[in-house]
This record gives sequence, structure tokens and C-alpha cells, in this order.
Amino acid sequence: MSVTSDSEIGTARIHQEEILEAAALCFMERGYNASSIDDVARRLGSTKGRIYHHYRSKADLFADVYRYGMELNAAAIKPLCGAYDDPVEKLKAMAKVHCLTMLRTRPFQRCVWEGVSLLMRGATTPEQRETLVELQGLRESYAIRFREVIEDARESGKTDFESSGIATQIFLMALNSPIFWYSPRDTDDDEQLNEIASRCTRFALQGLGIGKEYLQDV
Amino acid sequence: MSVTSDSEIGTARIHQEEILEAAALCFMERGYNASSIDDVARRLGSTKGRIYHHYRSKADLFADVYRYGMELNAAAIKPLCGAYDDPVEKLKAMAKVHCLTMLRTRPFQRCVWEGVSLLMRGATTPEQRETLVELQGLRESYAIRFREVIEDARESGKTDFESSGIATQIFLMALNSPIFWYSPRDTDDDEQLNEIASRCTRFALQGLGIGKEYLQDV
DNA sequence: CTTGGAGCATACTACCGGGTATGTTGTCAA
DNA sequence: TTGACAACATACCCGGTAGTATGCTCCAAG
Repeated sequence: MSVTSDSEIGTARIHQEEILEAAALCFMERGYNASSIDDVARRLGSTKGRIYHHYRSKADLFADVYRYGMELNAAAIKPLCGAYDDPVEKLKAMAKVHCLTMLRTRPFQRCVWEGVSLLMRGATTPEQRETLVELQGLRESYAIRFREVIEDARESGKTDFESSGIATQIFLMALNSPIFWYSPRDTDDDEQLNEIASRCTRFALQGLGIGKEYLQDV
Repeated sequence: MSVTSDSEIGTARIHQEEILEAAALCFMERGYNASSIDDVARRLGSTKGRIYHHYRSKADLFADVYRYGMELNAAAIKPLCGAYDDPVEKLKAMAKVHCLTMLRTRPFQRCVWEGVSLLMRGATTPEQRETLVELQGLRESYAIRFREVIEDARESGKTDFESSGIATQIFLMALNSPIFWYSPRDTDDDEQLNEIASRCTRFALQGLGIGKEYLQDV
């Protein structure tokens, strides 16, 4: 991992992304603890050596999968941040894009999910604890993006709920839900994903009390 | 496990329920795979021997936790089944009770959740596979109860969604969500739980498109 | 052309945890 | 009183897995 030039960093990332994807698939299918490093290696058609050359431990590998998943999320909603006046319109766009990202990068998002509830405990080494807090921070700051817009929407009088904290939790949960109950078709039709995302988004927005007149174009 | 009389079955259940609760707590905190039988035993202040006297394997123990959790769910909504004319009112009641049960029996419900996504894979022994299908069936038939009422509500024209399958999934997800983001207060105030359940229920019903005029008394 | 290191593979160790075999104690019925 | 069994505890085995130590190969710089 002692790379020097930028190009070498680039190629290293490429090699690692291959590993990341295989790891995400394994972790999604069997969970973190039930997946062995050998499982990941087997999926890559290689051996442990390759993985341990790039990652110091299984926990490190998982952390990188988690981080990558969160990066995908952050990148997806980034273009929307300064592009709307109406908070409801902004929330609509963010929700839809978030849900679509969930569906398109499902293995990584399942890992993010497991990481939240699983790595919290498990209390491994002291320095991994530190990494974990950082990852948890990524997730929280992402959620706060939504929470702020939800609060703005409430101030505009177009919603009706009490606690924005709770509302944000249920809201995101509704948007995340398809990564659990949706199994991608053999024809991974992007139209199909769009349909699912639309319905989830509409449900979530209506859940906040946003009127149906705002939901025609979702 | 070779009990004979009814009373002995009763006492056996009592002893086992103690184990079930400890197991549910362990599985909730660290997940199934990360929890060892010794962990469960330690929480009970005993040793492996006690657990393996009542359960033939770790998977059997987990299955019983799962089953118990589903029994709690089924028992909670049972009184509501024939008590309503308006499907929307029935759905309201079922949703509220379901959400409250989630909150009150959180450790078991977390196990039910993990069981769904984790035991599906993992493909252990062939006969455990059989048990697993049975448990999966419990969960599905429970979900169908909701789906039917949701379909009735749609036919009454008080909702607006396309696929009742997807709607049911998101609906239940919204109601289940607090078992993940709600940490019980030291004062396990039942009023507090009621408040959470109310908000989740309102969100879920609104998500289906049910008008706010129906949600005053939730 | 050689040497150092990246990028793996191979072989091995150490340990944890599921499962078992066996011992111990209390209780209850005959 | 005794034996039989439930309800555990103790001691042990053993397979799987994280992690390591080392070997191999190719490439690029000097």
C-alpha cells in the first residue's frame, strides 16, 4: 500500500475496486461474520494473499466497502444541493436519487446497513473503534443533509409531522427498504428500478404529509 | 427435551424462555454469527451445558427465538381480526399494535429480522433448511394479513397506490423501523413507546395515501 | 543485467467456537 | 433406600478461519 505516484494510486484503486465489489457481494449474501476472506478470494478467482496484500485485516476490508458505499451516496446527491428553491422539490429529487442509488449499488448499501447495526457492537481493537466512529460520522452527516431539507420543507408549511428526527428516520427507512425486499431481475432493467424508486419516493413523501399535488412527476 | 406431562412442559417452557430472552439479547447486540453459545450462557450466569440440554444446536436456538418473536406478533393482532367493518380502521389498529409489539419485544424482532435476510443464505444442513422454510412461512402469512387489509382499503377508495405488494413492503418497513433507530430510555416509559408507535403508524398510513382526516386518533 | 519492490500464491500457525462425552447434584416415585 | 432421570457443569475434541511468513514472478529503474 506504499504507493507513490498518482497513476499508481489509480491502478491500485482499480485493483482494489475489484476486491471491493467481490467483498460487497459476499457480505451481502452471507453477512460479515459468515463470510471468510477465502470466500471473497474464491469469488475473485484468486487467494487470500491478494486481499491481505491490499488490506491489513478483514475489518479494514469491510470498512473500505462501507466507505465506498457512502461515497456513492454522497456523490449521487451532491449535484442537487444548490439547485432548488423549493425545499419540497429538493427533497423529492434527493429522495428519488437516493433510492435509485440504493437499488443500483445494493451490495454496498447492504454492507453499509450491516455496518451500522453490527460494527457498533463487536468492539474489536481500539483503533478500529476509531475508524468505526469515522464511518458512523459519514452516515450521520449524510442523514443530516436530508434532515435539514425536511425541516425546511416543514417551515414552508407543506408537511405535517412533529419530530423531524423521527420523521427523517422513517423517511430514509422507507427509501432504503427496497434493498431488502427487491431482488433484481435477470434483465436488470433500469426502467424497473426507476419504477420501484418512484413508488418508494411517493410513499415517503406522502408519509411526511406532503400533498399529492406535489407528487405527479415523481 | 423428552418431556411427558403437561406441567413438565410448562416448567420446561419457563426455563427455556429465560434462555430465549438471553439469546435474543445476544443476537440483537452482536448478530447471530458473532454471538457464541458461551456468550448466551454467560449472560444467563451458567454454562453451555444448560443450553445444549434444551437445544440441539445453535441454529435450533435461534429458530426458537424467531418462532417466539413471530408468535408474539401473531398474538398481538389476533384480537383485531374480526372486530372492524371499515378496512381503514382495521388497518390503523393493526399497524399501531404491530408497531407497539415491535418496540416492546425489540430483541426478538431484531432476530426475526436477521433471520429473514441471514438464514435465507447460509444454507446449513438439509433439515434445517426445512425448519427455515417453516419460519419463513410464518413471516409471510403474517405479512399477508396486512396485505389483505391494505387491498381492502384500496377497494374502498381511500388509498392511492398501484402495487399492493410493494405498498405492503414499504408499509411494514416503516412500522418496523423503530426497532433499529430507537434505543429505549432508562425509564422504559410506555407512554414514550406509544408516542413513537403513533408517529410511525401515521407516517405509514399517510404513505399509502390515506387522508389525514382518518389519522386524528392514532 | 541486476536488483528491488509490487503483486500475487502457497504453506503454515494459532485460536476460537460449535458440538460432544461424561461427571455431578437434586428430586421424586416406587 | 434406591434408582432413575432431569438439569445442569466440566472437560475435551476438532474443524474452520483470521492472520503470517515465505516463495515466486514480472516489471521498471538505475
